Amino acid sequence: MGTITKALGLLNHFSLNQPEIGLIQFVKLSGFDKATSHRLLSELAKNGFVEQDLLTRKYRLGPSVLRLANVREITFPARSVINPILEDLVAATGETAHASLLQSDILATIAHKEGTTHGTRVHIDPAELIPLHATASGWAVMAYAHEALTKQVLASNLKSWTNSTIVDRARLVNKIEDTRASGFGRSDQGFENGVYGIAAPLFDKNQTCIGAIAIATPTSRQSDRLDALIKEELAKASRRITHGWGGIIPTKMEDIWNRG
Amino acid sequence: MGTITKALGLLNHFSLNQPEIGLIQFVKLSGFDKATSHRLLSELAKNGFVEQDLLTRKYRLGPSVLRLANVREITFPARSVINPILEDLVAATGETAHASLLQSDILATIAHKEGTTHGTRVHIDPAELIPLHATASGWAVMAYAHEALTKQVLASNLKSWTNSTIVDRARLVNKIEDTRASGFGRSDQGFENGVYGIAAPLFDKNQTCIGAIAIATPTSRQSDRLDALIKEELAKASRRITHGWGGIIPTKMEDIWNRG
DNA sequence: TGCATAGGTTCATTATTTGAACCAACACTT
DNA sequence: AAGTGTTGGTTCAAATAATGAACCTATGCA
Repeated sequence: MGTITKALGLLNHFSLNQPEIGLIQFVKLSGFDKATSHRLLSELAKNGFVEQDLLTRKYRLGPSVLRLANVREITFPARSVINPILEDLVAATGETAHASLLQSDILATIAHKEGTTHGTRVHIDPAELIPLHATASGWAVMAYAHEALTKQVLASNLKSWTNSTIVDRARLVNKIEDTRASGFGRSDQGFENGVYGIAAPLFDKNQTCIGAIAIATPTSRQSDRLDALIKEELAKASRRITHGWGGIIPTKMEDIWNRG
Repeated sequence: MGTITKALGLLNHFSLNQPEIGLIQFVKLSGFDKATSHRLLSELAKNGFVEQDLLTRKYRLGPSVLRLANVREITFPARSVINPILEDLVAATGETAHASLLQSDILATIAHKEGTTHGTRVHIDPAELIPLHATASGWAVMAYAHEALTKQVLASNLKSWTNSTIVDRARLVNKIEDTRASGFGRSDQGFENGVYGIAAPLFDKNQTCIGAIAIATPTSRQSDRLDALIKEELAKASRRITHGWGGIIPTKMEDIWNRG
């Protein structure tokens, strides 16, 4: 593993529940030596990717990520396109929605909005990286992205997140084919117990699949009527988002959605 | 220079004018060998900090910065606090406003809004890192941050950006003292010709100065009346921002502002 | 006083990074 | 169709930077 990956990997330990992390905590979380962790953090801090509270000595994400995200948003709008559409999606379905972009062989959540349905609703940690093999979004992406991606995922070791996580490679291939045929990824508690998800792919200007938009619902509310509503809204949202950032939905994709 | 700093330094070459950069361009910009640049970019890409257009092979900022900025914003709101206040600042003054946070010994712009005054107005590239010794924001920060920061800047080599950039260390110390006495940094074309800036410091919960808010105006519009208006609005904005993210304005600071 | 925990540093050993040279693809000239 | 320039990417011995056990310091607490 390269030094850069080690350093950047430390940033993935920050989350909603753990926005500030001390040196020793990093040693435990990462498995790196204390001296190594300290040097990695110091170099990240020098570049503004983390900053240290002068009193508690704990580290948190630094101003560089804000600046770079701002630059990327201005030059390649993604969050600003997605957010209003997520609002509509939540308004139409009452359920939690989230959008994620492909980063190598994993999905990064870049926007989310929790459902309005009172009582139960799915809670999302936007810091969490989403595995491709265990989620509706992942299947949607693998179904429509380049074939090499699926091969890469099949060659990796498939971590089991719940009792329902698909770890068998043949079954996973089937799931992806089902997704390709139906136009939507649909997973039942494969990543988190009590949650089922439906997802649609998002495309860029080269008609390449680069991410997914998804709705997560408590299994208790599962029904064919809700499924139909969600799929309709997701297809609509995927078109709006894809076009919103200058992407193109492949005609094959439109054919499948319109056939349904 | 460590490998991590080399890799992260590549990200600073992205800007509004240059949102996509090819391998050879990176070699020219960074001075690193082609093989080295390629390896650094590959490792950044693996972690989602850059992504590559599959057709043009050019690199751009990746989804990781969006995800991490989102996490930081949710846990430590900064941009969401600053943006509405920047709007008010521009509405009140008609001039371009921007906010920046300290990252080691440089300032990172995290939000900006261009002025509404028709005709001339200052244009800002939010990708640009702002040097402490040459800007109103830098003086405001050095005047109120820990003394070690000023020492560090004085020990570095002071690059000249325009004919008016202060490069003489004694003069710089004077400028910082003036700033501390008046409560505002005020620079005349030290960073960009034809632009003068006024800046006020921002504080965190430990009463530590962590950034600045500034207004940039064309020198052609310079006047005592406009200066007075800008200072009043900046002090107001600094209080709102500082309190907005849970920070505390030191009483010394308030005394200076109220005395003016 | 003694013990535990935390952040941080040092320096010889070890492993990764480096870069000149190389290959391949494409575009434009002659 | 051969020549030239440009770009993206790869290889492997040599050079350099990363590593980690041991150490230091400060704080909290029985």
